[in-house]
Amino acid sequence: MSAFGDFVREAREALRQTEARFSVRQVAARIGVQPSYLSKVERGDVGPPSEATILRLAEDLSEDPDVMLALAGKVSSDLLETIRKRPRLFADLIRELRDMPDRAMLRLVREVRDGDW
Amino acid sequence: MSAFGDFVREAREALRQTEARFSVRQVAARIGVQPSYLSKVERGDVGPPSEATILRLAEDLSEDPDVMLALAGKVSSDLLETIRKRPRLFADLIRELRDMPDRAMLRLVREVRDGDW
DNA sequence: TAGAGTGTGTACTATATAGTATACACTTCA
DNA sequence: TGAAGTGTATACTATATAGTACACACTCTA
Repeated sequence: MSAFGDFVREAREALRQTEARFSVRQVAARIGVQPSYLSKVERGDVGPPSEATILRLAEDLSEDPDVMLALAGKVSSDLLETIRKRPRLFADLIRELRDMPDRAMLRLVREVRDGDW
Repeated sequence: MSAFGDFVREAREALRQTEARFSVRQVAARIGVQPSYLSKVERGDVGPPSEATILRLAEDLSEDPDVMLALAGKVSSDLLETIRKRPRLFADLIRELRDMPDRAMLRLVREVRDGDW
């Protein structure tokens, strides 16, 4: 039971219902890996791919890259870089937000985006 | 020129001025690594240690663990876990805050901590 | 002046990561 | 009925990570 593998398989199979180009082989060819490897990834036979491969896969399947990275146990490297530039501020903020309900976070995100911060 | 190594060396040497227990050998013994390894880390001869080792080192040198992890190109795994639980919300928020000046972020952190979010 | 403590050079290693390459059995369809 | 396409099993690999183990030369100091 691999959360990432299951997600990929379901997303791909769903697309495959209407478009033949979403076979294991064709997706693998487009994202630049061997079909046997993608097959193993989907069945959780091996760990999730690298960030770069996940991003190509997300693009091909029209899925959210941050969500797919999260399912793979990773966090986008551009976010990591942002955090690393101001570690204390971001560490404090993220720990503060850890137990905050979704709706409050959503409000915060909107306020930051719209407000005159 | 290793940012992490230089930081460790300077912090340790500073402490060593007044306390003999901050030699390479004694610090290495306390944090559970070989002295030759700590020496190489300080001179940037090898990459930075693992998160667990960095945390023990930060503790021993009384330095901020998040800052030391950042210098090592890492982000604390507890923050990663928090982000991975709500990838879209945190990804949006962090990207929104990327170019925000320090003082604004500081204000935001305080407001989140004190306010009725 | 011997012994304890100092930093460091050299050689090696176990485990994880992120895959490749090839071959196989099965299905579809022209 | 044979060619093309499908998913998958098996075996292998290159590179990075995160160190260990040991020996060496130097410096204090009792």
